[in-house]
Amino acid sequence: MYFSFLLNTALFHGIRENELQEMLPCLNARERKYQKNEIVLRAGDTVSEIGLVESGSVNIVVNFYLGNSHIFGHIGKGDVFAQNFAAIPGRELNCDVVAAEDTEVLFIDVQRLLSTCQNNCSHHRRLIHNLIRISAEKSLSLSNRMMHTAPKSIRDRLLSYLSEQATQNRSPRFSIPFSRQQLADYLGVDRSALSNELSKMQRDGLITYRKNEFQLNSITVED
Amino acid sequence: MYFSFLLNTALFHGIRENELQEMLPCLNARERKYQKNEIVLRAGDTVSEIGLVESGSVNIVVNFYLGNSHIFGHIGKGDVFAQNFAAIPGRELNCDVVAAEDTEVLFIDVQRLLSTCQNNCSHHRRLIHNLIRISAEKSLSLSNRMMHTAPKSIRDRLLSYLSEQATQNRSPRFSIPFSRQQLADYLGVDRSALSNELSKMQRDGLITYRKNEFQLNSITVED
DNA sequence: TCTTTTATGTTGTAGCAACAACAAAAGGAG
DNA sequence: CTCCTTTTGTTGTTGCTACAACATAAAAGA
Repeated sequence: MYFSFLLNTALFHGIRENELQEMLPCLNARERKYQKNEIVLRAGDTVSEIGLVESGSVNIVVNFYLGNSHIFGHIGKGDVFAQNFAAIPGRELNCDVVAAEDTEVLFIDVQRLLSTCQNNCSHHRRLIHNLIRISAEKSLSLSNRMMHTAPKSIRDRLLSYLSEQATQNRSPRFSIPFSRQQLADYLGVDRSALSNELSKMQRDGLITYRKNEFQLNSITVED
Repeated sequence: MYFSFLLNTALFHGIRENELQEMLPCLNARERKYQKNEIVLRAGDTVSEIGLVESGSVNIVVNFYLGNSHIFGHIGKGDVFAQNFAAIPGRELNCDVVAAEDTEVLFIDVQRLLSTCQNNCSHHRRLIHNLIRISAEKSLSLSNRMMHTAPKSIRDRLLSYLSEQATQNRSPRFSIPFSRQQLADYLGVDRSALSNELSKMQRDGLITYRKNEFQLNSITVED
């Protein structure tokens, strides 16, 4: 186990090293290694542990009716997965979790995490706080993406996304953390069609952009 | 306050009446009435309380760049809202919450809810459990909807949704809880186009349906 | 019962997005 | 610097969807 690494994850944020050492056994924490493409969790499984990626990364893969599958999410180092399923005893996963590369996962028993231990320890409370915050943030980024994919046209999706970025940056000028392909995937549209639409929008004077630097023009972003 | 009603909500599930009575002041619970169309929470606000709808209902409304707005969600009696924002201190709402009808809301301080009180009471733990479970369930239904709206064609969205229903019911025959219009909204497509596609799919032998009773045909739903 | 309203199905059209195929630009490696 | 790879932009074409307008069916009210 990489104590110093764990201390910097969102889940263990604010915990001290000596606390962590006594917590891990109390949480029934166990570690497991997976090779690339190995299945970590399978659709239909029920889980009682959340997974924390210690090294490598995993993909969330949904399987469609006809053998088709689709990478629905990517969980990187330090991030957690399966927390929603673990929080609902008996709930079956509707997707696979697959190691995207050689990966080490730390599994933590949720019931242990949620039950404050005998000595009502403050770091336990901290852990619960952290988990709730992580869940809330994940949930909000899901909502955000849903908002941006709700419009039917590429232009409206882009405007929805770019407006949000402007609002977050409190400025009509900002840079985005996505490549064109990633942005297209995020908005659920074709990459070339996206590039095309960006060009048109610039021609129409709506936006100005160069690489990943964007500026919203005619639209006033009030605070 | 309607104690007997509150005891049956997901948030207070498993709490006893006498416990509830002593908890509410401890949670800084406050009640407020809203008239239809009155704004409960405004985009840009930060909140430290979650809202529980005691009567009536509220809409989650997102505002687009050009005065356009869109009802993004509906929170009915007994359900909670704003829990994700309340869980992240300082996080600004990106949507309005508007009373869809005359509505009473109970606001509950999240920090109070998360901090176990002096007398490490078991019902407090229960409350935290409940909140986490509610959040997890909301998050999962969001994910589900995202999965169903990911395919580009109406047919594939329908197949994604109907397969999930079949899996959930552990049977290729099931009934759905949506009207055509609601299903179209849920899948983010036009209602008439949806009806049309359903007809075609029945003609193609993929499904059989009558009103809200559906049956998946050629696709074997293994368990 | 008949009437009115609401829900659902049908059809045609116009527009937009996916797709494919390619061009151009930008990095990276040697 | 040159070659190679990756990223981004451009341009048709095809097909699907939104939209409108209407038909039919079901439900609700009088």
